[in-house]
Amino acid sequence: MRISQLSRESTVPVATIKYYLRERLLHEGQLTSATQASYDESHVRRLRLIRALIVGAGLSIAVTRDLLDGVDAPPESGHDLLGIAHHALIAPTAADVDTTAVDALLDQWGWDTHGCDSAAKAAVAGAIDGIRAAGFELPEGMLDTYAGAMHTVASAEIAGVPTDSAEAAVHYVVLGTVLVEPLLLALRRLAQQSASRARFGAMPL
Amino acid sequence: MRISQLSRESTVPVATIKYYLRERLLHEGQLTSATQASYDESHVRRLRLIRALIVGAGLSIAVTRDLLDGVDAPPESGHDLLGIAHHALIAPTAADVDTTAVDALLDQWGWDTHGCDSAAKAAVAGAIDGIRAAGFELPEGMLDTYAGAMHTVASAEIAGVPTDSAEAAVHYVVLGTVLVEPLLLALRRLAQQSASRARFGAMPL
DNA sequence: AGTATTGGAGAGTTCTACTATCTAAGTCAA
DNA sequence: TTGACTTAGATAGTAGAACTCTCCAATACT
Repeated sequence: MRISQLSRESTVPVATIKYYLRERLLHEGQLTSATQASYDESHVRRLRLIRALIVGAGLSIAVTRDLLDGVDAPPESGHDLLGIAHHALIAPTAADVDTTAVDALLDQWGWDTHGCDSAAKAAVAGAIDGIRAAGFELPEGMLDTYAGAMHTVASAEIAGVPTDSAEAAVHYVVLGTVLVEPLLLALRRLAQQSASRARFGAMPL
Repeated sequence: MRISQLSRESTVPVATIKYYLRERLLHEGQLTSATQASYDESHVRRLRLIRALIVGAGLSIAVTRDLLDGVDAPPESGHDLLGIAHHALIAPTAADVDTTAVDALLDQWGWDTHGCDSAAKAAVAGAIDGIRAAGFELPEGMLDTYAGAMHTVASAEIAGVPTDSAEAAVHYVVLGTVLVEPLLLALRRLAQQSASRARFGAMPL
């Protein structure tokens, strides 16, 4: 199919498709002449994925490219699946964040400290710092509640990683990490509303 | 104190403070003359909060203003606390999203369907749609796992709402909702790394 | 008296994610 | 074969967001 039909099938404007081609988010079509290229189903799928990442998950073009590069690249070792997603996603935090407090928390929760890279720990430390800097105090034990809930989530997710093919595993881990984030936050808000009604009664319409 | 010292104490440039004043994120100082105003501790605290919301939680100026307006306003009814945070946070989704599937899920989970506004339901429906549109399939039962974890989180949060003063309650709910989001996501990633190491062994450094 | 700072307003900058225009080279229907 | 339409590829332009800079008259310190 030609670019105009690709645009129709994906509901992405032609100019935007060209932009994604330039930005190397979308692989080029098969050139059939100097001014003609043909695109196929793989381009439609890819465009849907790109839009889900940019519009749905709110990623930038640059982060999206990093992520897609990771999904496309043949995973050499197979065990740094998460690295692909996490390195692209975790904001480049200044490494000067003190993560010893986080290490202590991980110990306390029984998490594998050595299995976690420092950037991820710095992200947690930064999030806690941000909360404190805002003048907000987490209630006693709340951090443990959060950790427990996220442990439950992550365990189920990792348990579900397909092992039949490396491609499937990367696809599952990388996309699952980022695409599910909006869902989790939306579910939390919904659960808050439900719990709030249970405790306080009436709720806004 | 004058604006230059406020800038020093908050590490926010003078020009940016002036910008926040123009955007009504920060309340004005007490004018002592035509070209002099004095700022106090409340301005320092407020600036820290603003930065936490914008830099930490990644909110836009407009959303931050809505949120702060909500925190500042005297809560008239006391029971639509969440509305203040959620209406500002939940992206204005096109109301054409079909939420009947979400209603069914809420029933299944035993959540109070009537205590949840349709925008929040639409956000969940939209998140699920986005995942599906990306060509990603949630493993069997994973949605229930997510719901359960978020129910645990939300219940603990709502249980901790202070009831001594309406101001404290609004502060807790509105800021807790948004400031904790980065923490939850960071914890999930850390938990994924820990669980991944437990299942697959080695991990990236 | 003279240097520095401030409030306030407006203009300018940078970045991101598109969107539009243009040209030469095709394609296709009559 | 003619003429309208489409396309690839390059370049330039746009809109919005979040600052950042410049200016000026009016103080404030020294």
